[in-house]
Amino acid sequence: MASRGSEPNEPAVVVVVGETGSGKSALAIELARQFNGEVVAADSRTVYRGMDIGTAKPTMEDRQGITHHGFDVVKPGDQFTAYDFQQLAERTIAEIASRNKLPLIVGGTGLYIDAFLYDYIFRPKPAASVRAELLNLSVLELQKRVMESGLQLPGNAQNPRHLRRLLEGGDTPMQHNVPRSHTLVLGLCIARPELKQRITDRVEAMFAAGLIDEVKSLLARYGDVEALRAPGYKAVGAFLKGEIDLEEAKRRFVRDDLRLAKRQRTWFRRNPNIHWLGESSKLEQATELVSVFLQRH
RNA sequence: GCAGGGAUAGCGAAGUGGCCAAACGCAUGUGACUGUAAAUCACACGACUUAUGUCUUCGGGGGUUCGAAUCCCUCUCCCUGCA
Repeated sequence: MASRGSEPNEPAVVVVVGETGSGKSALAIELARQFNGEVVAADSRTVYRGMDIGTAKPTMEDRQGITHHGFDVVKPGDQFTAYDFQQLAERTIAEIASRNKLPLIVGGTGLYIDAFLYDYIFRPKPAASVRAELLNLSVLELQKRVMESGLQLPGNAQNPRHLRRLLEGGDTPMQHNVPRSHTLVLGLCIARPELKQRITDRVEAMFAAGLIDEVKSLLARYGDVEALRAPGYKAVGAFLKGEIDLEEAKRRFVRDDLRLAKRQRTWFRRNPNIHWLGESSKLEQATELVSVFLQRH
């Protein structure tokens, strides 16, 4: 197990977090250019191959020659978890640092970020057969199992995922509030009306870039998999099935992205270790913060 | 013009004398979340609020009643059949 915090030779890492559409990727690329860095995406959807347009994965042109990690790691339908991300991040950061470059972790998947930042200790992975069995139980049955096992119902006793996890792993995990040392965490947040505008424009651009074809081929190839349960993919899927028209699909995409942004905001807001960038000249603020940070590490 | 149906909170839609500040769905808001997390789930949602608290609502106005979103009269608007 990787020890943290007290490790003297841990590489310095810059982390950029924020809600979808807040401009994380662009900021990270710019910082990577200025500080000789490489980007590690902490994003539960861009890990999938072929999910490009709908996840707003930066194109080769967008990347401006900056090396990106964490994209296209598995194919839709494969399982990729927070634990997998944690391992990948750890390994990749060491590699980047060994090349004397600055690792920049960028993403909106709060669980991934925290797994890295707070060195989450995950419970032992259960056998596949156990997981498969639990998958078929209703919430009521899951609750019954939990109580029969002498466990306490979780705060969200109606959430099948939390119930399953409890049954798979046993005790509640330990809390970690001490972040990894040598780490600077930058947060991006924009006013809601502006975010709505940006997301609306982005959705429009995605359709123009061929989102429908992308979804069509992904569905044909992988079927209705978990990975495709994301705002744009779900909406376009419904459109392709003829359930809704194009306008409705766009509307839902925007709506679900905004809801996602809200959840991301809620997640990150409780993190006291984030340096939130103010309204204007975000790049300048970020540059300044990173410069100071690097001088000390 | 005659006959009939309808107007309910942001929208849709229940409710046909007291248990109604008013079901339910959508939209929205807030939050939880250590192994699929762009997921999953909880709560709030007339106003004021600490409230099992007060106040103002069910198109407008006027009645009946101890009590009305619910009954009666009337006005306004909408839909349908006949003219």
